[in-house]
Amino acid sequence: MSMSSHIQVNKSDLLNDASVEALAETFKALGDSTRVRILDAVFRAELCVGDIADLLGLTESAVSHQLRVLRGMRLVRPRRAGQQIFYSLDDQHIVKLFAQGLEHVEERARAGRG
Amino acid sequence: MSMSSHIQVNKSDLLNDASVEALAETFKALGDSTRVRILDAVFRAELCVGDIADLLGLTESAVSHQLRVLRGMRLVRPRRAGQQIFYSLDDQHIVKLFAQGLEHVEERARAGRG
DNA sequence: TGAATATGTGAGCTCATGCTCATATGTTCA
DNA sequence: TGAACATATGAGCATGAGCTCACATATTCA
Repeated sequence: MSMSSHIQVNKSDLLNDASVEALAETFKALGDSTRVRILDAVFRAELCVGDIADLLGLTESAVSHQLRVLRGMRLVRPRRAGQQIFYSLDDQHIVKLFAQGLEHVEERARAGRG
Repeated sequence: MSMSSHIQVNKSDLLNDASVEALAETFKALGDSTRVRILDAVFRAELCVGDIADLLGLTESAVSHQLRVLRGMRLVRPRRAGQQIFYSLDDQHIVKLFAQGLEHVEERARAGRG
């Protein structure tokens, strides 16, 4: 048990619980390599479930399950066209999130070498 | 099994495996409410383990375990000062990631109501 | 309408993850 | 050095998450 206490931050300064949860949920949705691949794919072009599955070498069921997660977090948006449903990124924030994430990854790689 | 194939994206266009994994790992580290809270706290001020635990109402062990994850992803940086170890955000990308994440969350909340 | 196609979903299995508890490591100071 | 304090770590447990498989739903078109 620590007895230190240099507390210069008050609990009321912190993010509220709802924002913390929402933020964590969003990042959690992005925190899986299959979902990252799907998002990367639909960023390049609007794609239907079967095409995503083919492109990434996954079953359509697996893709559908993951798209459900991504839809739930409004990271992708579906558009029905006949029997098929085409998916695209829901908004541009995701692109920026990805870009920021990649910047961190590259920064990390540099620091790792340096 | 889908027979569609409107494939307008080639596998070689996609992010390479290493980047996908690194990106997913980074987001995964951000995808937990405890770690979000810790990052939010050390963003406000450089804090030692005991203070983080007090501030967030967690055991020091739990905090230490999570800091290990965050250190591993270079999201926080330790600085020893006597018996204590103070943590701060490792770089500014994390701040931007958080900001982008919050923007998405707010966008999502708006869309949810609208 | 009914067969064919495309996607969605639930159950169940396996593996990952976050916590607690006990203990180890590291640092200060008498 | 050794006691006290601060942090780290490993084992073990309970829960969560992603996949497969079977099946349900939805759309087209002959």
